[in-house]
Amino acid sequence: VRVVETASAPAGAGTGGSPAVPGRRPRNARGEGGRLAEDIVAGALALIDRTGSEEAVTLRAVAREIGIAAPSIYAHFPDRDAIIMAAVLRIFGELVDAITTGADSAGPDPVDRLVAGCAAYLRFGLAHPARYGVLFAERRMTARDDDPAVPARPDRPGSPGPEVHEFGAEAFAQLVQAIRDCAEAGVSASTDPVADATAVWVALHGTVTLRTTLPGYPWPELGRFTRQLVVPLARITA
Amino acid sequence: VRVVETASAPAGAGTGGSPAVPGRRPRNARGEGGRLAEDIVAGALALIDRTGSEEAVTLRAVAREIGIAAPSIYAHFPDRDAIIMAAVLRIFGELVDAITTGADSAGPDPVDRLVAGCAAYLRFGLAHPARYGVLFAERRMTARDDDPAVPARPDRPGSPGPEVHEFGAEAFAQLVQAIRDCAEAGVSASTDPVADATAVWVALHGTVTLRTTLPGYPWPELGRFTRQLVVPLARITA
DNA sequence: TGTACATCAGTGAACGCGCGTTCACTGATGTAC
DNA sequence: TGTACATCAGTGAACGCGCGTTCACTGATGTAC
Repeated sequence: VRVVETASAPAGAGTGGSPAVPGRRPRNARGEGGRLAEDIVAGALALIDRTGSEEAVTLRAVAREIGIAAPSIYAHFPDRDAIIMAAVLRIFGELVDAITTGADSAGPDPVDRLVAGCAAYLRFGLAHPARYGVLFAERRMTARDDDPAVPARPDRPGSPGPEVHEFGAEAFAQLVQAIRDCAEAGVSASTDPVADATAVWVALHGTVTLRTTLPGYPWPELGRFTRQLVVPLARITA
Repeated sequence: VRVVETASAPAGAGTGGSPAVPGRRPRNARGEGGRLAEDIVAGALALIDRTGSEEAVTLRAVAREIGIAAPSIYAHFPDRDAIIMAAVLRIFGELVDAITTGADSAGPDPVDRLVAGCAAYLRFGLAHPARYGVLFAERRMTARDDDPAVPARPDRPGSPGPEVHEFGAEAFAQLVQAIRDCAEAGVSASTDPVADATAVWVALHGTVTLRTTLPGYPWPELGRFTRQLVVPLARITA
């Protein structure tokens, strides 16, 4: 199969507005140029989902995906990393929502809420392994700056932006609070909810990443496994 | 800094044998051509360590690294993936050795041995984050084969080779046995060492990957954290 | 009501790069006769 | 003891590719006068 440079069948082609050339996205009306920014992020997410890694999110691939010319991206994002960051923020929002929804779907019992939130975390990670992987992909490693084998990053340091930390902190704070609620209700022996939340978090993160990497391993049923991790690590006593 | 195609200062240049052209590796004696294969893997590992990801392991980068011409690699490895696989096997061997050495450095007490083995696992992962990351990097995701955005893999399926599974199984079996030893000594309430070993493993894996990804987080001291994870998950009672 | 103009939302061609891979080759070293 | 030859251990140039990025541009749409 030969892959041609121009998009052959972008998502959403044909819906709304009879594009002059098939496969080309109709241009936005004046003043609505910002919509393309959303489409670019959506295209990046689609590529991440389909290919399983953020490597595939190249400017040209995104442009093909949504039916525009590659240089059109520069009007909305300064470079590839900015697209990835926008995608990461969107995914973090989805994860936080999933956890909140999961916890709220449980009753008032604090242990149920804690376990439900953790189960929601795992379900999100396992349902969207590629998106989850991008969240915690090392943005660029701790390498010596003078190493010619490491392409220089002109402005951005190795760490994710502050917004990402905010989102991560929000999700983590939910977990800490859930453990604290258990302790205050007398059903957890935790005396250091932050430390115990850290332990729970690494276990959840390890579960998502290992299950994704080794799908052939005979993993136990998710609900049971969630309890197996969370109950002891959160020092649940009841 | 301009990067020129020819190697400028490969590791090991100048040691042993006055190469005609500086930066060029002296050729192996007849019958010892296999030594280049080892050098290629060593070069790949050096690139992984320096750059933090296996992405940097391109045929040309490896060739530059060890001072040979890129096509020379084909005499020893059919393609890039074969080099990565050889590196993965080597790293797995190092990890298994580290765990064994760690456990053996503890006394005869089964809990001490279990914790020491787990601590050795964490120490290895944190001391060599890039190598550890390559071990568990998704070799290529579960993506639809007909997706043009996913480059086709002609022969190899998405999963790692059988040798990798063997090594992983060996390391995992060590962990299962350590928990079983604790149970038989009456210091663990585990009735399903495999399930509990799985729980411990995901926690260890999550610790290595999260600590690597988020080095700025105030992680607790390693020894204490190891016990915090392993003792409850392995159902240690004593 | 015209019309010149500014702005918006992009396009298409081209550049230089590193990449995997191929091809024909080179030069040293061992071996058969 | 020679010498022709096979083999080994590579090299150097070239290909086509996708990539990020630049440049000058196009054509529709709103706005000032």
